[in-house]
Amino acid sequence: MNVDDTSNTWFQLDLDLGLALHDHFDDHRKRESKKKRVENPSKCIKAYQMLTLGPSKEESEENTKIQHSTSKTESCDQNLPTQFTSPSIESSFSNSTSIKKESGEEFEVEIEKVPITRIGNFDKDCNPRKKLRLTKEQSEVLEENFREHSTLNPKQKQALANKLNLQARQVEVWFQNRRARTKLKQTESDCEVLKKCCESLTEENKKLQKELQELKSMQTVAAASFYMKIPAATLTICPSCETICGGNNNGSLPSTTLLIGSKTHHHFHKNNKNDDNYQFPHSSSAAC
DNA sequence: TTATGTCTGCTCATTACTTCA
DNA sequence: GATGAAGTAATGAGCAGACAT
Repeated sequence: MNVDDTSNTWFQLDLDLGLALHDHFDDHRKRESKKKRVENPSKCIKAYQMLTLGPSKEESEENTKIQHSTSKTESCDQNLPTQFTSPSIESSFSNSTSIKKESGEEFEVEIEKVPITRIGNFDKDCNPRKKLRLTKEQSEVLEENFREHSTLNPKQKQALANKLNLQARQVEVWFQNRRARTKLKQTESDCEVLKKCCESLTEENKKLQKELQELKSMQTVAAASFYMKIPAATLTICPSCETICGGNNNGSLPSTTLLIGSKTHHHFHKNNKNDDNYQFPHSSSAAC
């Protein structure tokens, strides 16, 4: 089988899949996959998933032994989109026995025989996909790019994909996931800060409450000692605020002022119950 | 100018798989 | 070897902006 035959095989595979290998994974993906699902649900979903995936580590290691072992594989690469030249994709296909065979004829025939659901990451029981694991080098380059800019324009995406032998879609997904992880970490860190802030405010609130309590008790003591000098008969309890009210009621002193907390509490004592011009500070007419 | 449909790229929630303790 | 947790690649739904008609 020559190079042209191989490319035809791939081309046919592409047509057989009924998918646009370049576009399908990128921006058309949702609409296309929806259309495909409607047209041919099981086939398209499985084909879509298969084509985005690579092998597990074990599979990679195992398949490394046979990668590039034939010129046929290399000739395929020349006719494939960049992403299909990646080791992962290669090894996905090398899961099939056909790749292991030296004969070009066998290669071609076997490839065409491989059921779509078995290419790559679906086993004979049509078990779900396997997941590609990016290499350390790929991750480092992606991280490096992410540090420079957390989003990519299409050109950057494609360039990076080419550089890393990945599909543009994979680069896009990596950036999406990376942004999500960054945001999650930021949220967690914000949450931690808020938590500490809340704790310190609670602590401060406790202190202030305690201080207030102390001030109140001090005030009561001070007031009591003050009223000790006043004949007990002149002391009353304000029914409204329930504090001790003192002073004479002969009108010479307009009121007694008590400090409660930081507020000034004025007690105006009515000189004459018949004095209608007098305004009670408290709503209760019985006040002081 | 406005209304409508399509494309594109994003976020978000979730699933599925891998790795590690 | 089995198992659960954590990490992460991948998927699908939905949204919004740009653009064409």
